[in-house]
Amino acid sequence: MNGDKRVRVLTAMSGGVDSSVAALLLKQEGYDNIGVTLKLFSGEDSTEDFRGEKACCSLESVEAARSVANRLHMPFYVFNFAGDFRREVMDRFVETYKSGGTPNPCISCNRYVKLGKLFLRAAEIGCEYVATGHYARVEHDSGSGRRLLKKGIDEDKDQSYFLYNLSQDQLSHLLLPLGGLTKPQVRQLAEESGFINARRQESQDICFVPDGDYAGFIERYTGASPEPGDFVGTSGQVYGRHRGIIRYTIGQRKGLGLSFSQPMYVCGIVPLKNQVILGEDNELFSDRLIARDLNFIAVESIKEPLRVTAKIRYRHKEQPATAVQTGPDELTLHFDRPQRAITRGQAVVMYDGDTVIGGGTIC
RNA sequence: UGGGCUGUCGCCAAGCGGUAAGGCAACGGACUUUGACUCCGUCAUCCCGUGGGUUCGAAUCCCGCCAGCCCAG
Repeated sequence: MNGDKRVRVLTAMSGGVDSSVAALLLKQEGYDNIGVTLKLFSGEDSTEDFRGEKACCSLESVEAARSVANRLHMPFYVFNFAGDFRREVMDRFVETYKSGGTPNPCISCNRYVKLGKLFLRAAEIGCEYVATGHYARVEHDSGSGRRLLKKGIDEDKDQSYFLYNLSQDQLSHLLLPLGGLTKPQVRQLAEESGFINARRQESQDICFVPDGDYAGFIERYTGASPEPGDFVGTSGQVYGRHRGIIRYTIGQRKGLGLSFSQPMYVCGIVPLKNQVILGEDNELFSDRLIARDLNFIAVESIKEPLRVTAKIRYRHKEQPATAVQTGPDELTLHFDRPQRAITRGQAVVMYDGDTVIGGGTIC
């Protein structure tokens, strides 16, 4: 084949099953496929124990990715994005927690680093496309002329939620080879290809906090211990002391260290008073939220109230709602039914069926 | 130190003579490219404040003691 004429694509390979199969499929389609693993953080930035294979850029993961690339006869590189990751993901993560919110670092990572930064780098080395192993699809809508982001065929693995920040330009240079496949199919392809990671377990936890102790991470990262404060009831009564605002999120039940006759949940976090408000489950429901830092994909903007379905966190069934633009970069979402634990800092993503309309950060 | 009440797993709490419910918390697991939620499992095998007694048999009945609370003072 004439390598010079083939379309060149840069595939982000984490070392996991999904991105490995994504690379395989593109290779089979005849692309000039280059593999890259992003080094997102160094050992000292993460929890001390860094040998866990769960970490997305542990040494083991890099070697897994390299192994697959070699097997596919692809050039393979490691890009060091640690600086960007620290600034765009870790710093935001810490700041959001300190201000009483609950961040979604995977959203930031996709937006600023895994895709944002990677698109720039891809262009620099002559790649027309960037590819990832996300379970989502990109389509061109001839009617509106817009690029659409759609859910993956495998409803159970759909990851479009994490990608709502993509721009039209980025979408036109993005390949998502797994969008039309199911996870079992992907695993089987990996098996058939003899990939060493075919049976690797699903990634989980925050990649830079492999042990799950994110509060401990924040302490080490900032060098400061969180200030204890009061647990307060919804009527103002003091229930006890909490171990620092960063350890709690709306809707949380476990880890309060207090016992009541009924299960109690975090209903609010007041950073100014350093208080954590506790209440019962039925006090967690609200039918309305405000989102800012918006990005729209299927539409240019929302001019009229728009009927949508929306999910306020990953892994939750989207709910019918009406979206109204209430500011230059602000929209209000009215849900048909009250939703549980709408949480500041999390992302809300709106859909029209399988199509992502857009999303924003919950305030 | 007159009277009354109470003492069961870290917390709350069933049990009222037949050989220790349940909830909360905690811990473990499942689920999961975020945090949560949810689900499943474990959690008083000599001692049910303590020492005696009655009974075939008591946390459950009786007596003493200890501790706490309340009302009297």
